[in-house]
Amino acid sequence: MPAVQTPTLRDVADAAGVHPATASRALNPATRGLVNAETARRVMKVAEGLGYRPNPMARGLKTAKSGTVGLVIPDLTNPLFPPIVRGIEDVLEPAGYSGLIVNTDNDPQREHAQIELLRSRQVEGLIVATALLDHPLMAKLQREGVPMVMVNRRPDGVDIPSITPDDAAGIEMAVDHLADLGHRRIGHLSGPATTSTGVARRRAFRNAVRDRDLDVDPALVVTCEHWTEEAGAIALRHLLDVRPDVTAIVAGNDLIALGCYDVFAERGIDCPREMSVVGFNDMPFLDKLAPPLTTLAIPHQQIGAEAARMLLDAIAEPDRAARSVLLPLSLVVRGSTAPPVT
Amino acid sequence: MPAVQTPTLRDVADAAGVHPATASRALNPATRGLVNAETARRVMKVAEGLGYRPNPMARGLKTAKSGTVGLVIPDLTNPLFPPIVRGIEDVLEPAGYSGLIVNTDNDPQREHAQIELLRSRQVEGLIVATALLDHPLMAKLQREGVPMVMVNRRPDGVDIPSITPDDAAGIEMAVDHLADLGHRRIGHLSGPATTSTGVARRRAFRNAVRDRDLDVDPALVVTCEHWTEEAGAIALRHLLDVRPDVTAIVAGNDLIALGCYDVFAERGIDCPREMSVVGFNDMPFLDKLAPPLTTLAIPHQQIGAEAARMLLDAIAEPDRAARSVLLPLSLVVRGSTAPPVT
DNA sequence: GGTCAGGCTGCACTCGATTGCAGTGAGCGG
DNA sequence: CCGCTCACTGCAATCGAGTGCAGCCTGACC
Repeated sequence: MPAVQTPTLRDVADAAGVHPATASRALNPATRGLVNAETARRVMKVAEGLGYRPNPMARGLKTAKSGTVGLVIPDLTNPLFPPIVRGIEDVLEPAGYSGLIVNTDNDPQREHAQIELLRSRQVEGLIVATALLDHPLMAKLQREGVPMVMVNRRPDGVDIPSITPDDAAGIEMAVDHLADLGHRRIGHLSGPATTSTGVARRRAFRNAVRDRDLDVDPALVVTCEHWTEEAGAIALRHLLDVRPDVTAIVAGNDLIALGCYDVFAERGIDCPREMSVVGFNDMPFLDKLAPPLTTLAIPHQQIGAEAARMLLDAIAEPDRAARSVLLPLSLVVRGSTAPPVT
Repeated sequence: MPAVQTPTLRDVADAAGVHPATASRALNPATRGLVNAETARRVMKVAEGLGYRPNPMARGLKTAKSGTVGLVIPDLTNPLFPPIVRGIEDVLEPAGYSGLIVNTDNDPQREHAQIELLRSRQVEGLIVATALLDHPLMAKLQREGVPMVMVNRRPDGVDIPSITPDDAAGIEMAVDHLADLGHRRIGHLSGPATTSTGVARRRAFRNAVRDRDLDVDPALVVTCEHWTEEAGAIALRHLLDVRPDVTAIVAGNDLIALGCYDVFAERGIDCPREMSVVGFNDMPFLDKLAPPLTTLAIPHQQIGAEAARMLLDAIAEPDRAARSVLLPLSLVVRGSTAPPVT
């Protein structure tokens, strides 16, 4: 408990010799026009002098607005999310909002509980970065009119605005790059079939190899159980067993690509001489790997910022149509890709 | 705005046929003894049935408790912090608290503003991970009775509880490891002199080399301007200019060590054959570097969890004496350290 | 049967800010 | 000189929950 009681609106009013109601109006830019300009100035000066800060709870109680939004992410520890969160906060803060972060660990049970927790904290909207493909909870929240924006993953069917990287374009860039280097037998280690990104990237890969007349053997596409190094390693081992002649890999994301590195070490495969790899996400410090990983850079901070802006819009005008945005990404060519040995 | 108005205490009371006051008492475990057990049960059942959630704002308004604590960190994007935050949240959540994260970017101005923002949001306490050595603001908050815990950095002079890794012990482990390998001329690229960690680690390094009768030339210790790769690279270039005979480096943290890798590449130095490096922090994916970085692993999540526990204690009993905790860390030996060429 | 104690419950006010409505006074036109 | 308008300000209720106090009712005891 602070030694000095923080001043209340009543204190300001008393000190300025006006009624609390007048002080309230003077301090709120929206209602300031209702009070005499001179009075308003005086009140504001007094408030400044006393270091007055409106109590957000009292205000929220009356206005039914909390000035907070919920950020639902699988796990903050995943290096993917901090930049997104940062981008979100950077937009939220100047708007007078704060973000409440919860981690779901991709557990639907936990996700449900966490979202309940956020709602009980009266968040005004949700930015959701978890996204299993099938998502009845999202649909329900949507129906209840909770403003929502999804980032990074795109829900199927449900009409929720989302900000996602343009996965298809990214995969095309990766395939183009490898094809240009001369690769013909390119494998894809796709993300879990339960995630929208996993599915979207796999589809994009299939289209890309078809369009470029490369090897379209379905065996070249292996689905990982999870977005992890371990799952990536397992998938690659499987792929190598079936198609040992593959010369390049498009990994579903960077972690899966890292799993490939483990298999390379394990089997004595020389990357990039014998095998090229492209990752997806451009996690930090990939340039320090051996070899530095070629990958697709996603503008994470921009994604977060854009999502926050959209959510604020949705909160302000709940009835506006849902709009979704695809953000362009860029291929960062490093040392893990090279022409195939001929 | 949810289509279905969330039920209020009054709704529960009406549905249960009691006065709101009674309902309030029945729902609050602390006052439940005041109401008839049967009535209490009925009220609770009705509340459950309606899906009643107390409005935290109304409650907070009355009780002057927000159920939130502020997390002040320099930059969430720094891989050091997400695990700490995660550890904090994991403790806070079951206790019914939530964390409000702000990023200061190590800018005192911004830090001040952000802390003001947190206070205006009525946080009940602060977990502070920024820490320039000289910190009048902390002292002021301390005097005002704001419950506070510092993580990772330790304030000088001010009597604030803190949770920090045992930097001195860590540095000793690093120096021991290098000395055991046979190194005699070990350099230290220390963190900024304005940070408590920078200073503590440098002091520990000086003591360690002295105690082990290694080369104590002050020129072997170079201070970096920032905790960054660039600053690390600059410092190493400087060190190599002055003492080209150095065979091992203890870096102030992993980023500084990464800066060393850049210089190695630039000057064609073979690590670890010609030069060993030890980092500090064990950031993610260091094992994927070339060579994998030997470093000191800090139990970040534990630090966060411990800090959160301490803060909750401090909130519950504001008058308890400040207590500080040093957490042990462990040396992770990887490929960046080897015996010197003789 | 009367009295008193004690267990429950309800009343009413409070937290701090917002806001519809009423009232005051000045200024102006008729 | 009267009345009306308009700008401004004050009053009081409100948001939802918590809590001191008073009162009721029941049961026990004399």
